[in-house]
Amino acid sequence: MEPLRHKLVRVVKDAALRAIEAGALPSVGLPEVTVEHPQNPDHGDYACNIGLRMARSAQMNPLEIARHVTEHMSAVDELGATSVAPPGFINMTISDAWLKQQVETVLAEGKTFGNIDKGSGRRVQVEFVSVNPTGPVHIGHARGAVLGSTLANVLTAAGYQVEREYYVNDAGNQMDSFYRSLYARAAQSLGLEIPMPADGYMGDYVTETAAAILAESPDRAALEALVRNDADAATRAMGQAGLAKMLDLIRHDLAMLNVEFDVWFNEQSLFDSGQYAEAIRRLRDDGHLVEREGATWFTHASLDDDKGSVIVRSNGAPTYFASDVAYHHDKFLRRKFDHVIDVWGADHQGHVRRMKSAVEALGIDPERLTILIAQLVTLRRGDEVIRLSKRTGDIITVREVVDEVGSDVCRFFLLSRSADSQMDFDLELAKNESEENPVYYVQYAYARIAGIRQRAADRGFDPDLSRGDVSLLGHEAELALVRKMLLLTEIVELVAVSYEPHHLPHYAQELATAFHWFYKECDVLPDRDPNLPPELTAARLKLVEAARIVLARTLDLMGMSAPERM
RNA sequence: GCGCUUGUAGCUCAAUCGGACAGAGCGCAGCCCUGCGAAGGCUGAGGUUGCGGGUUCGAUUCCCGCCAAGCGCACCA
Repeated sequence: MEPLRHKLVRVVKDAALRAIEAGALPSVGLPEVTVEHPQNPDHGDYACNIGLRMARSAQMNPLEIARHVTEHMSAVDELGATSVAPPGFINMTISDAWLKQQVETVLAEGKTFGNIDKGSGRRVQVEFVSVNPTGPVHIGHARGAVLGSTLANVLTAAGYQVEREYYVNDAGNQMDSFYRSLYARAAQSLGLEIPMPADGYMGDYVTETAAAILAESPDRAALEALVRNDADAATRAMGQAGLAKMLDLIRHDLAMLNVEFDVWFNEQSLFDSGQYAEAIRRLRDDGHLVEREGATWFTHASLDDDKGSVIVRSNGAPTYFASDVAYHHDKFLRRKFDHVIDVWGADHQGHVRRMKSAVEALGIDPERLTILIAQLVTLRRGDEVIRLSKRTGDIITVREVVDEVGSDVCRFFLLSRSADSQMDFDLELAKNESEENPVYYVQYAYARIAGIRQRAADRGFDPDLSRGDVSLLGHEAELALVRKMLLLTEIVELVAVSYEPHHLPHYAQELATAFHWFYKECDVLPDRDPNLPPELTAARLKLVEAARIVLARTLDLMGMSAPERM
C-alpha cells in the first residue's frame, strides 16, 4: 500500500498546477511539494508548506497562495477538512469515514500490511557484523548485527530484493595470529613449552577451543604427533579446525539474537577466484596505482590525502584494503548488486572515504555504496565500565547478554538509538528496569490483544469477524489507533530511505500507547457492560485484529517476538 | 595537529528536505481497579536545544568559529 502522504503530495501539486492554469497563481516553477505531519494535532494530520515555499518566486502572500491552492484541490475520499493557516500552511485532516474503512484494508493485506513498492525488486546487499573469526561475537558487535538485520527486514518490506551477508576475514595477519595462538595452546596442553605469540589471543576460549579440537579430532594421535613435530603443519591444521569452530560459534550466537545471513562470504575466495587480480588490474590500467618505497599505493583525485593508501606491501602481500577493494569489485561487478550497504563499527570510520574512492576508481557510481557507521557501545554494570578486548580476553559475548536480558530486550535497546550516537548498555538497568521497560510496554499491548481474542473465542464470538461493520467505529481512541496503524507504511519508507531503523522502536511505542488508550476507553467484549451492543463488539473485534496485525508486523520488522502471554 | 560522529528536560533518547507551542520513556508530584490482564490509563512540574556569530519569512536542523566527549589518523584488520 502506498503511503497516504504520496497521494496528498499529488493532490496538492495538481491543485497548484490548476491554480496556475486558471491564472490564480503566476506561472512560476513549482517548488518541491512536500507534506508532513504537524507537531500540533490541532493542525490536522498533514500539512503542506507550498505557500511559504512559493511566496518568493510568486511574489505573493504565502497565505494567499495556500488559499488558491486549497480552492483548486480536488475532493478525495481520504480527506475531510482542509484549511489554511498563517503564515501559509495548508492543513489537511483525514476523513473519519475513510479512516474507519482502513481497518478493512489492514485486514485484507494481513501480514503484508506495511509493505511498499519503493525498491521495485532492485537488488540490495546488506553486509554486517563481519567480525574476524578469531573469537566469539561480543556485545559491541551486537549493535551492528541488530542494525543490519533490521535494515534488511525493512528493505525487504520496502520492495527490495535483499541479501544479508557476513564477510569472513579468513585471510590476513590477525587470522595467522589466532592460528598460532591455537597451536601454542594445543602444544602447551601436551606439556610442550611453546610460548604464546606476542600478538596472540589470550582469552580462555582459545585454550578451550584448542582442547576441543584435539578432543574431537578423528585421529587424535596423529594430530598430537603433528603438534609435537611439525609446528607449521600443526598450525595450519589447528587453524582450519579453529576457523570452522569459531564460525559455528558466531553463527549460533547471532542466531540467538535472531540474526541470520543468506551468504557467508570468504575473503580467501577473492584471491582464489581471480577477483583480486582483476580489481588490481583494473585500478592499474586506469592509473590509480603508484609504486613507491617498494609498495603499491592507491591514489584517487577525490582523496586530498596525497599519500594514498598501501594496497600491496613491499613484501608482495596485499593489505586488507586490497581485499576490500576486491570484495567490492565482486559485489558490484561480478554479483551486480544495484545497491550495497556496509555496516561498520566506528573504529573503521577512517576508511569510509577511501573505500568510496576505490569504488569510484573501479568505475562504479559511489552513490551505490552506503557505509553506515555504528558508534561504539560501552557496556557497563551500574557504574562499572566493562572493557572489551578480544586479545586480552576481556569479552562479554552476545550469548551472555542474551542469556541475561533476552534477545527482545537486547534488540529493542540497541535499536532505539540512532546509529551515530554512542551509547551505554547498562546490563543492570536492562534487567532491573524490566518492570517498566518499553519492551514490555510494547509487548504487553500485544498480549492484551491476544487476551481479548482468546476470551472472544471462549465466549463464542464470530471467529471470522465477517459480521463486523467498521463504520460503527468512531470513538476518538479508535480513530487515533487507526491513524497510528496507517503510519507503519510511512515508517517503512522512512527507514528504507534514511537507513535509520531507530524510528521503528519509537513507532512501536506510539502504536502501543494508542492501543492501551483504546483498551482503556473502549470495551470490546460485554464483560463489564452487559448492554454493550453486539454490533459494536463485532466492529471492535475487527479493529483489534487489525491492530494485532500491525503490531505483530512492527515487532517482526525489529526481529522481536510477539508474545500471546507474558 | 588533522578527519568522522556526538552535545536537546534530573537520566536515556526522539524530532521525517529548514516549519506553526521542541516530544516520548524512566524518575518526581497527584488521580483512576467489584468485570476484556493495573506489565495499564489520566493530570502536573521540569528546556536560553553546549557557547558565540551568520544565512532565512522561519534554525535543534544549514554555514563559520569556539568549548567538551567518543572514535580514527600503520606496508594491523
